[in-house]
Amino acid sequence: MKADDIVFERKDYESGVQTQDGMELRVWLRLLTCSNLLDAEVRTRLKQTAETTLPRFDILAQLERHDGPMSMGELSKRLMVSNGNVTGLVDRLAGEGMVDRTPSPDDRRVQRVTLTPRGKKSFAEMADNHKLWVADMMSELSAEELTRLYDMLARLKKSILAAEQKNNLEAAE
Amino acid sequence: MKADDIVFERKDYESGVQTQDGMELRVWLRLLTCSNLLDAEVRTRLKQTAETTLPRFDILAQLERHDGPMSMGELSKRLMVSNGNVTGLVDRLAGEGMVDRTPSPDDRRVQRVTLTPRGKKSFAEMADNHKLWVADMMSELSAEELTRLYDMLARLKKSILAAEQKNNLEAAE
DNA sequence: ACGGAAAGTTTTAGGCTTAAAACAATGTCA
DNA sequence: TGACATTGTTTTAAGCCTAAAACTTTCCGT
Repeated sequence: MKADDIVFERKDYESGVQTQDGMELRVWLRLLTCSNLLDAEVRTRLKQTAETTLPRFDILAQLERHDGPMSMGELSKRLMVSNGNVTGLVDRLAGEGMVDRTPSPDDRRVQRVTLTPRGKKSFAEMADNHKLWVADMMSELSAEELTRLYDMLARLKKSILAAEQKNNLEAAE
Repeated sequence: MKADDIVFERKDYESGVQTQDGMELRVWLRLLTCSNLLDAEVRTRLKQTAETTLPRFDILAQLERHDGPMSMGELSKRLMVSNGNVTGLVDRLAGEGMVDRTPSPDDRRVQRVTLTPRGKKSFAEMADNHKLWVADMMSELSAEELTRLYDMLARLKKSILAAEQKNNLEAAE
């Protein structure tokens, strides 16, 4: 499902496509390629410009959007990752001085996580850059093309969710 | 950049989109959502039906396609992952009896990795299923829609690669 | 033939991820 | 009030991933 005879510089899942493979498989592989290219580029630039990672950026983004402190559980739910995952990420961000984590006075089980001024400032820069990077990587597409792609992806998303739904029902029988 | 006020069952990066966000960002997030949904579903089913993981499946796929044994380095190049990564994956696959790994008689540095009969059989089943799953998740899209999506993704891929190219040149100055 | 460069692989250190177990604090109900 | 369930979090064990160091073997020029 991946590279074949040629050595590539970056992930390109399409190189292993066989002529008899169905269109669905081709679409999947091309989608995967695009997604990985974008993802890898964002990660690379985040590392180069801000010495940080995408998961940490996501935590900061969530805190920035939220008014007031968030608990570990809230972060976990909003980012849709496990609790243990959030623990580690917040540990590192706290170590870098990007966030504060203090036990809540109301309920000693919960941790109140907040952006520090430094975290706020750092995030603002990253977010601006991030928007530019993404726009840059799509700069060859016209507004009309972007819209068309957006719409097709909506169709795909709907189809995937419908298939999941269907399979979950079947599995529940 | 991710979930906002609602609790979701699965990753849906689009929920945090702001009205002032650009179209590029929206496309990126929707692409990410689709890619993650597909990816997660394939991983889940692979785990349920074959007790295995996507990276291991990828190794088997590569061995299946290749005629004769492959070295660790070849696998690493074709899958575009690090050498150390391949070491671990092949370790586990060998432990499961899916592959054989023996030092090459010609060059004692290189390891010759081959599919065992069991690995071959196991992979064939997985590959068949895999194709069905992907087709199932795209079953709501017509052939014409799939083609349109495929073409738009080609445009996007080209744009991303051009942007990378441009930035690499700038960075080299 | 010998010594250093090159090639193939593994190891190491570190980060991200999950599921499940463990722990701590709170809530509830008889 | 005292047991027990619930809730919020951390820890643990395991897999995946990378970059860089270490190791082994081979290659090559003198």
